Amino acid sequence: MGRMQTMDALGDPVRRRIVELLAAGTRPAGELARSVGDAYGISQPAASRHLRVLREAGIVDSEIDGQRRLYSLRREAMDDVATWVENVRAFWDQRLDALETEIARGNRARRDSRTTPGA
Amino acid sequence: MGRMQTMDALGDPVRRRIVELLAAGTRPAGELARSVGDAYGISQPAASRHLRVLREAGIVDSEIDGQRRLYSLRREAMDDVATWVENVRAFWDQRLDALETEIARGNRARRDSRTTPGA
DNA sequence: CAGATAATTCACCCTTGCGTTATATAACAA
DNA sequence: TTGTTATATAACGCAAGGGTGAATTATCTG
Repeated sequence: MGRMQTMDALGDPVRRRIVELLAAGTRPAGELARSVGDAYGISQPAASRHLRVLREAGIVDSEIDGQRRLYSLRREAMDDVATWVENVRAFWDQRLDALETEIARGNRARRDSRTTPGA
Repeated sequence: MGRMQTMDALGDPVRRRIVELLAAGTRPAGELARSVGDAYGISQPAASRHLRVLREAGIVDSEIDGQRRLYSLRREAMDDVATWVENVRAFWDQRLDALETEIARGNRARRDSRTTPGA
């Protein structure tokens, strides 16, 4: 079901926070590091490492801009997650539908057996 | 942004597989353990541990049925993930919209400065 | 060139997470 | 009761992940 190193990488609150920040637009690494640094009490190198993981998972892109790195969200990454969830949901709903028809069938059967001079 | 121990727990391929299996309907622990055991080469206790994590994250429910445990997917868990993704996407799209109007504004300004006897 | 700034990488520590085997608990079957 | 099946828990080892400070690379500034 899809390319899921995406969800592997998103199984970390710091990285999810970075994604949330990037949802608002492209940001330099330093700003991201400060944000999550403040929020989670981690150092700048730690944040940089998280950025690397996100990069390698194809969740973000980075672009050089002078002496800084601009990070941006890759839309497709979010699509991956959405697709996975939608598939799970679809299966689940289909199961529920099947259950309903099953129940309906059961009701019909029960009704019939009552109406029919069987018992 | 929401209750996200959900995504923490889903940052593991075995657990995602279990969720996928449960999407098709309620299943006893043993069957799940066999499935992911075969697929990932892990033991029954290992699978049981994964089920525990999913349970504690509120992703699955378990119900006793004689000597077995029936596991089922909690729909709301999938909603959590979907909501998170949708929020990120919404922010992102909104940013794109803003960018577009910005570009439009820029074009207008450029056009005007050409038309206007300014330079 | 000599700083200063931005970011990454390195070397290392330490905790957490996942795996294993062995054991416990509980329900069913004989 | 004894045995078997289903599942969970315990105890423990090991690898991975995430954190840190120090060092490296690269760009900008005076």
